[in-house]
Amino acid sequence: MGHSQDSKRATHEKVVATAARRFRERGLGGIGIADLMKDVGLTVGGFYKHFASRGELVSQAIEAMDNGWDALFAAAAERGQSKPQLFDALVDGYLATDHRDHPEASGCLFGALSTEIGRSEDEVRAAATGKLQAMLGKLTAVFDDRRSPAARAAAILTYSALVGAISLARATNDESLSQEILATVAKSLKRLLRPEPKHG
Amino acid sequence: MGHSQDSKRATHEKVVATAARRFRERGLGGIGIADLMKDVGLTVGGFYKHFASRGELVSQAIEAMDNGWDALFAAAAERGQSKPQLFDALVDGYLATDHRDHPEASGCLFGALSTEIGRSEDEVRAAATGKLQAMLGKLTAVFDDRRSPAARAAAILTYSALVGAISLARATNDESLSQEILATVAKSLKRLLRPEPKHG
DNA sequence: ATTATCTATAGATCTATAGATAATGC
DNA sequence: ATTATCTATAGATCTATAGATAATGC
Repeated sequence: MGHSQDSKRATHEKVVATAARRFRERGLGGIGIADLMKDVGLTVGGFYKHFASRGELVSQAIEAMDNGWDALFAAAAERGQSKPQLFDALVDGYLATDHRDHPEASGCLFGALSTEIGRSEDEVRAAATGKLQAMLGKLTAVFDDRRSPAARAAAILTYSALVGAISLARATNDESLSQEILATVAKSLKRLLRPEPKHG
Repeated sequence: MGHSQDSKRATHEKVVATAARRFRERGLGGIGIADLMKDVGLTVGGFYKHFASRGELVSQAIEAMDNGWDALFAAAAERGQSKPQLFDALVDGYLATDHRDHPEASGCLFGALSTEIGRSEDEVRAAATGKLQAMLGKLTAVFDDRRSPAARAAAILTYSALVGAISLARATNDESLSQEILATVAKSLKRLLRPEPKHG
């Protein structure tokens, strides 16, 4: 039994990370506190030394959800990819069958949880707002370094279409319809919204 | 206490209609069977004479959810509206603040429930698939009577963007961001995807 | 002395069923 | 006789807390 400040911090992070996985996999109400602590290798009693309430855990888990875009941005920077190439990578990665089937593994929090977040308490929606603004900011930069209104609009439409498409692709049990949605939205976004290569 | 076949049918429909409202308002797990029956004016014990399980109720409630598009199509036909006008009415109606704030009142089932449906049992996702195909079919006809591949693609992109936009607009607690999403996606869809008026 | 974690449980759910009651419908 | 609805409850959750235990950290 570890009880140090360091081990407490490690426990806290492990609980949040496990919750971030499980919530995306099963929904915000899909795992109870006892089962979650068990997954981490602990028991239920210690939970409230870490969180004032279940809602606080949900908020922190949302803040900890990484949709994998940072990795794509970093890879693009490293490889010297152009904006259009990065845009394609973002769209294709988001609308991949692998992302559809594994929301828990660095899957987008809105694709996995948007409708439940919409009905959650203010604290949770505030955490989601931070993530949403961050994601729109990154995406806006893909369209235009100067972040013009047109770039912002393109980012908002792109992100809405991505979130809607993966949500619908998961909501149907018809595999061919699901694939049609993913492929069609990827192709259409690339045709209509792919940014122009830089001049010079 | 009514016990006739007719009154049973009326009860059944009332339970399904009430569930369709409550599920969109509070989520698929947001109301229990006892509370639902109470809302209808009955008690919990009769529920299982109507449904084999809770899941069966969820499926039937999804089938009963009407997103109000039929009314818009009928109004367009009556008023002799053109395809572009109907498209604008569909987009603006969907992305209206009123729709965002009242999912229970003829609100779109995917905008309200998509991420929860995606984690539901097959029976529920099958019911959702029927609604999705029907909606895509209607929307495709707005782009092209002959239902070309391009029209189908436009319908899928439009619907994905609508569902994503309203889901995100509800997920944030930042009113100005929420309004920005609704207005931006409406404007962008109309600019990029509004169908051409018929020639002749 | 403090506290991170443990075991155990109170109290509030929720789904589903059992058995009683009172109406329908042959 | 059948059955739609009722009251009541079994059994399985789930959140949160109480009190014990064993480690940290002054």
